Amino acid sequence: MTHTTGGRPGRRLTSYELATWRGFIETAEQLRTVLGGRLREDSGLSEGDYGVLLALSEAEGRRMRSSALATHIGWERSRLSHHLGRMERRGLVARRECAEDSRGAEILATTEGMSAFRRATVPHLRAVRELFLDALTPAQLDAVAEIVAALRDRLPPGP
Amino acid sequence: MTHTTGGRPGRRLTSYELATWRGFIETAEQLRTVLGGRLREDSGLSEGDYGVLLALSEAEGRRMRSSALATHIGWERSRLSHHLGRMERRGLVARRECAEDSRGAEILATTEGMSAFRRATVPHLRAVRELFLDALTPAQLDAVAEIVAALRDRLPPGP
DNA sequence: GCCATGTGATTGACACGTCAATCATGATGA
DNA sequence: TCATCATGATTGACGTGTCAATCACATGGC
Repeated sequence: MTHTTGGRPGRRLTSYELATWRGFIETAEQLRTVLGGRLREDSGLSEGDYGVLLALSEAEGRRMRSSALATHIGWERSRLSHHLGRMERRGLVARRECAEDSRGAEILATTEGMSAFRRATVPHLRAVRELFLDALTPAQLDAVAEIVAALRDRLPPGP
Repeated sequence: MTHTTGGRPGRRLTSYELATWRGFIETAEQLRTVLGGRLREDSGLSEGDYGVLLALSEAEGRRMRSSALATHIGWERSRLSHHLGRMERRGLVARRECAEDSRGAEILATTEGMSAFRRATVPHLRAVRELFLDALTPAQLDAVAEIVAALRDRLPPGP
């Protein structure tokens, strides 16, 4: 069942290797797109919105320092800042000055933001089950976990 | 080694399932980002540019109908149109009117475009080997191929 | 106290992607 | 022929993401 001819470090890629790579990256991208579309239909939230609101919903008092939020969801700060601007315009989050450090900002989810998040979460998790978990056998799911761990080891540390 | 408790259709996601899902989607995203950054450094091309030039480089006479190109690389037409506009401005491709159908456009890679593509290709494939293929055992690579096939079966057909 | 330096966060410019609308041309049928 | 509809492609508006620059405030050394 193994199509590779063993380790081939530094060699030209076989078409099998190339196709597997492309398949991996394209399938992940398509999954993101489809899930994102459903999320949008169900709740009007984007994947980014969902991630931000998820983090805030799990935080003490539904509020978090902007930098902590960025670290928590693994985003660059400028990305978060732009995104929060858009979410604020839509009334999903609010910014407050930070008491301890006047440079800082506290982000908090609005009632409307939490409501949209709750509306999103069940269908979103259902879609993850349907398109990802249900497509895989338990052994394949374990394989995904292993593979992800192996790939992460080679990846340079995040921002 | 199996962490799931067997098929759990319709149930709430376990934290293992959720973490595996998140790991999958985030790792793929990070791989794209890192590969994209290297590509940019090595050649000044984005991943999109690379895909377009790859398709053109393999086409008869380095030219292709816009719609054929879109289908070939799996992009929506408007996306391709915008992207070609940016590439044309940078001198990487050129648009010509199509002889057989005056509605159509022929896209062709310029000398400069092909030169950038050649500059990009070796380091790009090397990076794919380094960050993806070399990180996985042959059995894991086969597992990726299987998993990708299983996921694709559940995915709605493309644009 | 004051300045240099670091840190939290925002901004502007620009590339990328999607959606809906548009436009021109080809094909079809009364 | 001409009205209609389909098709190839582009456009505009807008959300998203990155990079480099900026701004305000904190902090530590003198």
